Amino acid sequence: MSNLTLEDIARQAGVSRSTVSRVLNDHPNVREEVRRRVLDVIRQTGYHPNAAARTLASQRSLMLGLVLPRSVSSIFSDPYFPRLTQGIAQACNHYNYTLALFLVSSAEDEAKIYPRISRRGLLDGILLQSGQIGDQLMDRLLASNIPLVVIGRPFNPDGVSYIDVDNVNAAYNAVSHLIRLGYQRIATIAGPDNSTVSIDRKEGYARALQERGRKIDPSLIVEGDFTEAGGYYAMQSLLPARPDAVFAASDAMAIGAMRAIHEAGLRIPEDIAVVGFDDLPFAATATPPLTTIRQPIAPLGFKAVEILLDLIENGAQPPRRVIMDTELVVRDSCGALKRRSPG
Amino acid sequence: MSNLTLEDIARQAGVSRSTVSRVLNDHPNVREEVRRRVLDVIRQTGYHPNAAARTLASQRSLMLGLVLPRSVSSIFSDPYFPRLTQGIAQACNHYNYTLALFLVSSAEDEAKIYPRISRRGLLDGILLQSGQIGDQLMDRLLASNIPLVVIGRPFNPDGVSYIDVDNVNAAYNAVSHLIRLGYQRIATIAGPDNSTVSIDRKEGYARALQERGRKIDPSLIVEGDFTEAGGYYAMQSLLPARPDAVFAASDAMAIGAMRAIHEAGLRIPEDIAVVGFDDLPFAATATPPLTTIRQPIAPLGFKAVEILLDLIENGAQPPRRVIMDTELVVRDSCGALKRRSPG
DNA sequence: GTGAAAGCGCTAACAG
DNA sequence: CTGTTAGCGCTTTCAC
Repeated sequence: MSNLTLEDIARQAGVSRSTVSRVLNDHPNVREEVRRRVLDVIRQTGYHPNAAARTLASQRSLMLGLVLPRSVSSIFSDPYFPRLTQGIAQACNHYNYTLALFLVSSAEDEAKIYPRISRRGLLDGILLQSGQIGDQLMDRLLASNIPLVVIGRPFNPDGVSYIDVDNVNAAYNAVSHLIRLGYQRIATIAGPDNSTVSIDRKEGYARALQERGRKIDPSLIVEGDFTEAGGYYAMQSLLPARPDAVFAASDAMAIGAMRAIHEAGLRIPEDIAVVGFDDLPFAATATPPLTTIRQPIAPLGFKAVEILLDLIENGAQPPRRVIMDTELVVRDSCGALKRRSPG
Repeated sequence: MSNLTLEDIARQAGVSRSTVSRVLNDHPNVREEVRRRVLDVIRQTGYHPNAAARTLASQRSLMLGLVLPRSVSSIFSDPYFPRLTQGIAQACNHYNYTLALFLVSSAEDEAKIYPRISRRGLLDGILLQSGQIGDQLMDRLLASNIPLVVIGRPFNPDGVSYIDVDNVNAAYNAVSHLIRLGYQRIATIAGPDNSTVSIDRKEGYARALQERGRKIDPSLIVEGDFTEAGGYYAMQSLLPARPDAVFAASDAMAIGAMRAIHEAGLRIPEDIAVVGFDDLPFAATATPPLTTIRQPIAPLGFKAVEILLDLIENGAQPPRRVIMDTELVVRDSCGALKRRSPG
């Protein structure tokens, strides 16, 4: 591998450093013949410019940071994180940025990470997966003035640019679908109350019921932790209330709920209909196949990068907000394919 | 956020740049009182050294790259990637390195990525997920002399440092377990033949049979693509050969196989026993719970980083090799908990 | 134990 | 269109 510098290339091509730099950065004002000569030398020598030197001189690192806090890195069992990362990585490739990944999996990490990511000369901007209430890191990052895009609605969104899925509407649509199918006692297995995702999905549930003049029955609302096991126990505690349908705030919980329903000797959807949220791969092959909400996770990651680049180029004011639509995927577990009823 | 430089800190602390630098880098030869004074100024001002300048001057970026090629990034449906990444990220945090992530999801990406990662001044070393036959990127990286650790046994391991799970032994143990349980017609759903993982697992299967004096029956060997659907179709094509047990080279394929078995009206494990590979979260809650091989994926990622750091510190020769052990997790699908038979 | 000075390799005015 | 000249902010000899 070469340890060549701009200087070497310049000498070999018989031009000055500046000219080589111009060629490298696609600046105009270089005679075509000279440009070609320089490119030839670069190709022959296998020269690559030094990233650190470039960053230092230009004050741009062409690097973005993705910060995933503990709450997320523990949800490794669901493909949300990989999908999101994939979308983000694709966008980085597309726009010629490098992606730095920060997984905050312990309190110790958290202390170490802030100084690292706030170091100047390392990152041009940061993507932060949030949605947790009382996110200290977000506040510090915001205060540090580094371009920041939060993924997931922050609890306090003042002045922060963020992107999120329309969770309220998604849940609203799922529950409305169940109402249209004629279910009378529609329960929900919500997520933990300390995340905006859970709050929003629960609100969509409530809104759908209220708009149809239904009362919210607290005995039909139970909290899970987004896991299969959580859904299983939540469903068990829900059974005495005799729901005829249940909207789970995640597919994992929906699958757990289905397990509990089957174990209780009940049928899906005849006795209890189930709707999930996420459209994980196994939703389609569950027994019965799960009706659920599909989120555009990778596109969301891609878009997050585009917002961040916009912030970097054009300043952080005003804050940008993007809310992405979801899609209801109807399969067997909601009973739509078996029964009909008045809308 | 501060735009302070070393110079500023030096002035405020009444010392020279060099001294501040020494404090920052924990060098000896600084009077305790001075050190404290400097640290105070740093704390009060919220100063963070500029990463690019540091890298340029010291020729170390304290950054590692993780490259995941297409073949892997498409396997996003299984938690291998997140777990591996988690282990790697933890090690990076632990050793105060930053992790750069490169997802190569298209041929276009591949072309763009090599110049980027081989740029000097960006990465101190690279982790490459491989195991694909004919990995061009690996050869180029190897030739570029940048410290490199390959994750997964490379097809041609000459001169390359790598870390892998002991796939041969793992498969050997799984199949030996089935043999001990008395099964006579043990089939396997192997992975695609272009990866060393598949080759190794298939070899473990064959070795276990041969050591017990059994013949390898080609009609009991079928190839899948590591996905649920692949396992489903593979199992269907296996049924006419009337196996009484099947070893699937991944849990996803095992689940697909179970679906095919159930659809054929057969029972697990009474009619056909099933053993998987991976111990994914859903293995434990499958019906019946899946006997499988658990791999230490996060620890493997962690260890990979340690090897890479060793390479960076002490040179790449001789190549380091680490093979990690796996564990057979016995559940219901193999029948061990129901039937007994002579070992 | 501390400071002065020389770079690390590049970009970006500014001349010409 | 091209070359000259300053830095970017830090580390690291080398003196003292």
